[in-house]
Amino acid sequence: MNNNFEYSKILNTVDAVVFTYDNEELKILLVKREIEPFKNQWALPGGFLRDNETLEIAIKRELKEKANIESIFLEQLHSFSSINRDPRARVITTAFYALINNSNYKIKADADAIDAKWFLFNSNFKLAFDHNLIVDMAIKRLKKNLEYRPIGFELLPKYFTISQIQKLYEIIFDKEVDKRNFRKKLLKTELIIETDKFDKTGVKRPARLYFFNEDKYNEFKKEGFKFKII
Amino acid sequence: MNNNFEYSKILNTVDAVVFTYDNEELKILLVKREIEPFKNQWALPGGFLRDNETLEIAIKRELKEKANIESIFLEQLHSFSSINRDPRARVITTAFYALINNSNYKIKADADAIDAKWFLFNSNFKLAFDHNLIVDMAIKRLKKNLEYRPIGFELLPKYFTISQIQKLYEIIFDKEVDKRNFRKKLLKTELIIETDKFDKTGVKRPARLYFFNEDKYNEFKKEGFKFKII
DNA sequence: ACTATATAGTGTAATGATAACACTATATAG
DNA sequence: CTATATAGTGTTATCATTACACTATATAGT
Repeated sequence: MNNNFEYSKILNTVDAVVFTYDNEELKILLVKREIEPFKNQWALPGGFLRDNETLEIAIKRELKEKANIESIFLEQLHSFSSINRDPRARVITTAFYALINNSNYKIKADADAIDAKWFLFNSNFKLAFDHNLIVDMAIKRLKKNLEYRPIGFELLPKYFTISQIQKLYEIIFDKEVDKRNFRKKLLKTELIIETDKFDKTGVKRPARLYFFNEDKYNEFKKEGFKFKII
Repeated sequence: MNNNFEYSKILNTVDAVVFTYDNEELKILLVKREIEPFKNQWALPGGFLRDNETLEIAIKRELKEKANIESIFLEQLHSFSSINRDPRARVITTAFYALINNSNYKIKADADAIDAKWFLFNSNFKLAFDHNLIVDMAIKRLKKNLEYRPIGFELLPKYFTISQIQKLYEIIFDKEVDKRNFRKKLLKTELIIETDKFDKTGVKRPARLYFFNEDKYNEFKKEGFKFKII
């Protein structure tokens, strides 16, 4: 047992799998590493935990620094601790998964990241460290969560059409859904509220805009989400 | 950022919330601390991560050392990182939750733990560190998981009666379930296999013994558990 | 102005799942 | 041999899910 309360050889980092939905595509935020190891390779945004930070605060700071991202849906995913996952030292990373509702954040580079970009979630990117493993687990978790929790709204803009959210589910679950049944089910939950505005960006008949019913969401949170969205 | 690849002031531990089901009661394994801090208080079994161990290997070692527990159902729960959760130093713990199928393991004490005992899961124990927080999260996770995953069998002996498993669910979800409907639903999943043996320990009519259908379980794992047990 | 077109939006019937409900069967204890 | 506690069983009503095809409407092109 480690009884040395001064120092440890084990270092702690945080990393995040940040999803967004843009242009009818599910995307993941990656940053290009500017330093060794894995210099110039793409990796998840993240970095070392500081002495005075919780894991949650650290990942928020990293996302702010690396991608100018603030106030997003963020949950712990898993802590990865394989012995040799970092060639420099013994490093344990706690991975988060995050959802943001558009890709309009001004992604900026910092010391570590010379570049940050959105990648299609199912592209064959080969990432630094064990980050492919982390992404795989995040996608699994996202799917599992979306089935029973109405967190899909986190990925959508404030006002959205029913077609948009249906498309989002179809992409993530990789299956087509009946339009009438999806609408019925979604409207019955009362999780979305109708507006009298319409989305006129489409080329044909404009679709009605809705927004997310947070009160209803909080009710469901208490009851434990006894419904299935898809 | 921490660029010192020699040492960190942040230490890593692992802790486990081990559940079992015994005598129609859901119980949690706790150990009494033999050393400061929180000497003589009850705490979750766990300890420091060693340099050459993953988190998973460390918690298995700790459970073996502290409670002579091996080969159980074990999943990561969450990493807890509040700054002052350990008065000695900055310590991050990765908590696991575990299920074992009886309480007959010979619990033994080691250097850290002078005593280890099973406590009713809903008793008002006041634990060392932030371990009450960890237990609360584990119970929530257990409930959420039991709803959609047939992990309840991990808590039962190899051969069990349908009444036993029903009782288990009733205790964990704290609600009564219709006997006929529960049986129908459970048998339809084909997750249990009938034997021609009967449980004669009861005082009245013996109940048929069943065992868990692992093949079916593995099938479901692939498909993603599209059913609800309770 | 009219037409073509792409997408929005709507209802009903069949099927399957869940929930509600009460009695019989049987081994043991006395 | 009787009383008793627990095991074990089916049917109906309700609710949820699925399958399925047409009308509505704003825009673009003529």
